[in-house]
Amino acid sequence: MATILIVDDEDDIRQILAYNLIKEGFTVLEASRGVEALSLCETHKPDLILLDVMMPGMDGIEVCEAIKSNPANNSIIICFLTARSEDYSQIAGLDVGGDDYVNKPVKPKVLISRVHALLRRKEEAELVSRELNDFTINREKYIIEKGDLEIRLPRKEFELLSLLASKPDYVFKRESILEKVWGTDIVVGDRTIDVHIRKLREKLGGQYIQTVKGIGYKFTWNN
Amino acid sequence: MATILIVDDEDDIRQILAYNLIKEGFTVLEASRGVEALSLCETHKPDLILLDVMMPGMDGIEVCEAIKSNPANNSIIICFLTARSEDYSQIAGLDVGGDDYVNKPVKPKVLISRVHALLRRKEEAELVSRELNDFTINREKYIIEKGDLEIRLPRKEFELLSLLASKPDYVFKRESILEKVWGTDIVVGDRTIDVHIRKLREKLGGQYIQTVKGIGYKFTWNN
DNA sequence: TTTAAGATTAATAAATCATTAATAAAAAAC
DNA sequence: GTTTTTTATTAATGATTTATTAATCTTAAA
Repeated sequence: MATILIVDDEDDIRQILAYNLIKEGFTVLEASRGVEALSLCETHKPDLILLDVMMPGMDGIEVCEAIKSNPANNSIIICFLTARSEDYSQIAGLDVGGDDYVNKPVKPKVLISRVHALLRRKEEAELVSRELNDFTINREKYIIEKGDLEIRLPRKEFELLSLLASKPDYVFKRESILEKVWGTDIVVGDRTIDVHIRKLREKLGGQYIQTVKGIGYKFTWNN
Repeated sequence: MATILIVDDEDDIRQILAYNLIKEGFTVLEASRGVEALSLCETHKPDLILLDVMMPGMDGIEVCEAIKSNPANNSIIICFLTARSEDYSQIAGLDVGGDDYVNKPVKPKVLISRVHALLRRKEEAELVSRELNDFTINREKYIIEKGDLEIRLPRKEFELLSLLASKPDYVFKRESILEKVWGTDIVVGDRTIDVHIRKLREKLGGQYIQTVKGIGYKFTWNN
């Protein structure tokens, strides 16, 4: 079962969270300070951190940055805890490498399901990258590695595939694709997308890219 | 604009809350008793309930449980009003399906912003996916998830189902359906709706969509 | 400057979706 | 119980969206 680190300066909040997570079968670590969190993080490698944003001393955002600065901690999920009164602007935390946030006070049920969802997402992501039959997208080399094969894609095709594959199963609207791959100022016809999609399908084989008529396209690993 | 139900046994508190919410443009309902609240809830389907915890007769917690026991009320937000910030009542309230709480006396500005935040959060969540009893409408993936099954729907069918499911048990008039799914300017015959309804029933199975003759259709789980 | 790969478009084909029309069934009204 | 109104159903038609192909335009490299 997963290990979860709770970081909050308020004892009772930590206790409530810990109680519910332990009841659910998780292993729980607790820290009341940022520095404490950092050291626990290095020694215990938790799977997920529930991280309060407003704390005396090092705040949550800083802790997150510190953790994420070590590439070894890349796979640790960070979920911010924010007080409801705080504005959404506070959630710059997600820009800093956080994966999600929940508002305090949080219902136990919500917390549990959120934690499960995050861990599941992590698991899926790891599964996908490990899958041998499928391919990996190498953003640095601009190529697709499929088994021993290296498929070299032209820039637009590569970017299109990158976009779609960045959120598997998520449907990208045509406008959104145009905006993100071509940019807002450049105007190209709708057929342009189709043609690139076609070429990708040709090169990748299989049913990776699915069309959702009237909306756009999505990338999927299934099938 | 949203409808808000205020439940409190003290007349003056209800009045103050109502005054401020009405000034803000909300539609306001009032109840001084738990049972009264329950019946108003069934008849008017408010978007949000401000629910006093300490009331003679049925207390807030019980009212909340009663309301949430009907899955059709799943999407109603419940915000508890507590006399003091007593920890136990806070946790108990949220455990029971409440979404938030405010301490009395509450400043109008705080109340208003809290209400807006809660409604916004609800809206955002619903924009992405709506979880119903045994299936989820996932707007990101543009699919209906029913157990392990994924049902793909054409656009109009998807929008129609989304609309109906947005207010379970609420009867949508045919004109209203036309307006919201097809738009005001587009004119289609009445049979068009029937055909789409038929296709949805075919694909969903069960008795999810019921016709209310002479009026329109509603989405429901019962039966 | 030439050339080739890539990007875009245009035109047509194919597929899917939406709508209608006609008839049947059901419910409500008389 | 018959008539009228409303909804269901089905199949056919119409419209829209996407796929495909080939041709043209760009761009960057040789």
